[in-house]
Amino acid sequence: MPELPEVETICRALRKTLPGRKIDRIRVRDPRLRWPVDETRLQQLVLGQKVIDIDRRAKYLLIRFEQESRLVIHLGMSGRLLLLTESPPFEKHDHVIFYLDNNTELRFRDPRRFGMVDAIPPGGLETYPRFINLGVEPLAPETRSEALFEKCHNWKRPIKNLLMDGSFMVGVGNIYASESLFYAGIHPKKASNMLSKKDWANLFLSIQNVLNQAIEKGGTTLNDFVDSNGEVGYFQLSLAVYGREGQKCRRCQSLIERYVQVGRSTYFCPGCQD
DNA sequence: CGGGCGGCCTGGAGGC
DNA sequence: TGCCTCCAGGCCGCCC
Repeated sequence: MPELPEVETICRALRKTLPGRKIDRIRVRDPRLRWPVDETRLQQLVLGQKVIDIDRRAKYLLIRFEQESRLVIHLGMSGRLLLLTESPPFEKHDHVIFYLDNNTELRFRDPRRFGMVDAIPPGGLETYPRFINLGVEPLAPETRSEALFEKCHNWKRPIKNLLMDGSFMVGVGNIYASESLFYAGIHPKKASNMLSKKDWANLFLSIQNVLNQAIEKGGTTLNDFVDSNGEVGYFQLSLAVYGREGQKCRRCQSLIERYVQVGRSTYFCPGCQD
């Protein structure tokens, strides 16, 4: 379940490997992802291109090429990227393969096919449909908690809904939403307009801390986040509330509770959050 | 028209 | 053991 920290860690791992490499061949074994893979578009915009750099926007990986076209990859919830020096037999869910000019390959594997692979033409980044409505980046230095407070101080939406709304803020999925709210001592159902400027400062700091700690952990858990099979994967984090229903809160010993909010499991500590 | 929610997809877990 | 149901998740798009 890659959230922002996993994607950021994968981005950093790819940044060490891919720049300078040229895409020699692209093979689409199964185009049926979240959106059908447009192979023609991939071949036109990516084939033969040399990688310059890797960026991240929300949970999208952006591989930028010399001619300013870009490869966009979203891992969905089960997507993985494999950097392979050999070419082991394909597995069932190896959907798209990028062969590089140094006899290595980048494989996109995604059992649940919630991910996506696409290409953006030069100059097309600002108008790319998936990016138009994206909210602020929680880890960008220009993002200020005061601005978040101003934007939603008269909204009645529950704060967890807001945190998970990608048009408000990107990268905070179900797990980190619960975790951040725990550390900020705020109940997931609390209406946004009930959060003071100080609450927002506290919450924003909690979000950043949770994300940054996960990124730090990602950098150390696996060797450069690429394991011996060449797999760029995910890591386990130490979770305070998520998945801990019925267990004791490590801070106040209350029992962690779970309920469904907007169709998603939500965990909180009744002693620490109100 | 903002926002809640269904559906996409598959594997793994749990029940019988 | 095998089958069936449920759940997980990000995100689009439907619809209230």
